Amino acid sequence: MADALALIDANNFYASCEQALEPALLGRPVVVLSNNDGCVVSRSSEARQLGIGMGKPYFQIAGQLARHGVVVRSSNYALYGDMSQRLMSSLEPFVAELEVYSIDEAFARLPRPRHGDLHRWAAELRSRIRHNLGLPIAIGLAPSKVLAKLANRIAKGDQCCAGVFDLGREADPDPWLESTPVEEIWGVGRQLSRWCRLRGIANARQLRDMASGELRAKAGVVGLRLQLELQGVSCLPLEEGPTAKRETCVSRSFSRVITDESELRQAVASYVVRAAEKLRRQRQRSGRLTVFARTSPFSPGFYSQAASAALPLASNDTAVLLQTALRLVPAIFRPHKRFAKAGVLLQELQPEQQLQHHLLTPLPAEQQQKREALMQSIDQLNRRYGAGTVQWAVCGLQPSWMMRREQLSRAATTRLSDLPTVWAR
DNA sequence: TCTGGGGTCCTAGGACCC
DNA sequence: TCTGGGGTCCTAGGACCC
Repeated sequence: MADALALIDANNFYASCEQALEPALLGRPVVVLSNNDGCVVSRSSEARQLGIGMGKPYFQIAGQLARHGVVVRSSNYALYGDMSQRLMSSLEPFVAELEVYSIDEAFARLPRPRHGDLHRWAAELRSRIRHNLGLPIAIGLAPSKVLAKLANRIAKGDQCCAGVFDLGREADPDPWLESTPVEEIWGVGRQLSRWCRLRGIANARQLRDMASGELRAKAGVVGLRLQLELQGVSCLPLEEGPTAKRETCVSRSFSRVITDESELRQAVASYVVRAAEKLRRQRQRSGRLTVFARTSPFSPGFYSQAASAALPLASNDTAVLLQTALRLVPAIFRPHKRFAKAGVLLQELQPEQQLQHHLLTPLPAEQQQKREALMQSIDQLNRRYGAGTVQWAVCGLQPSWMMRREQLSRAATTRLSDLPTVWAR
């Protein structure tokens, strides 16, 4: 029998992590906020039932949350990242191939047993993850990725499914496809769903059966692949192992507006430092660097500007990248503009070991090695003693525009001093 | 007053060439 | 003054994802 594709994900991942860490929150409405405590990015099912919308700005609903006694947390990426790694490594022994798709979900390939039924496998996996990590997961099974996503959605929504739904075992999948609104299909965004609705295509079954020529004219080969996947023809491959990134970006909104060029320089410098660390961890160098800044899109007179420069020699040396980036700052800064966000993009990434040396001015090998050793030492110190142990002076000390995280939970799984205490009697 | 961050893929169209 | 056809490469921006 053919293999099955599974989409396995954690329910309300960030909120569930907070509950796993602090069991007293179980059964209570919990929301997690984005950076700067900006918007709601995760809700426990209790919070969802109260009608708290996803993506809602916190300042607009703070009163409503307080009235309902909702527990509010700032996002704690150290915690979620670590829980994610534990989740993924727990899945591995259960499947033949695993593609980690995002922080809280993975596609997997597994052989179907002779009798075809995977419910026992799924039930065991769910109880193992619940027991070891305290996380609830849902599992969708189907012959293609798009259908596995769709099955996963049914597994979560339908009370009868107990977190597992196998579309591959349904004699007639059509009613399930018909109950899936076109907007809910993975790969259908705002534009495409509006176009579909205008043509009377309201659900997944209708999209699957529509004239493919028409779809191709609108959505190109992406649309055709989507349609084939809905027909159960797998054309999106499972991608194992992290594929090399093509670009890396670090950007943040400020906790308050910036109007001063020196502060914008500090912000850009801090993001470059972070981006360079990422690059070294990925064992890559960058050949082009872009810096950008913008005012708030919610205020009149929106302004957004980017500037980019090629590096003479691809690099992941923080000092080299800082020099290039800071030279670009005057090109994006404008006096009297109220900057709300800035960022840096590292592009034209290439593997570290394939360094193309400059023909005319090669850096002496000895000097090159010294620089690399320096970067390594800085990274090690910051990993061991915590981020910011070794800093770059251009970033400023304790700048006041830095992220706001007023309701942060502890780094209970990644920092010794934050370990939870258990009292035994 | 306060509205997230980090990615990928694809296409259209301009620049340039013979 | 007339000014085709076909190709490549690059970039910006759209669309989508979690």
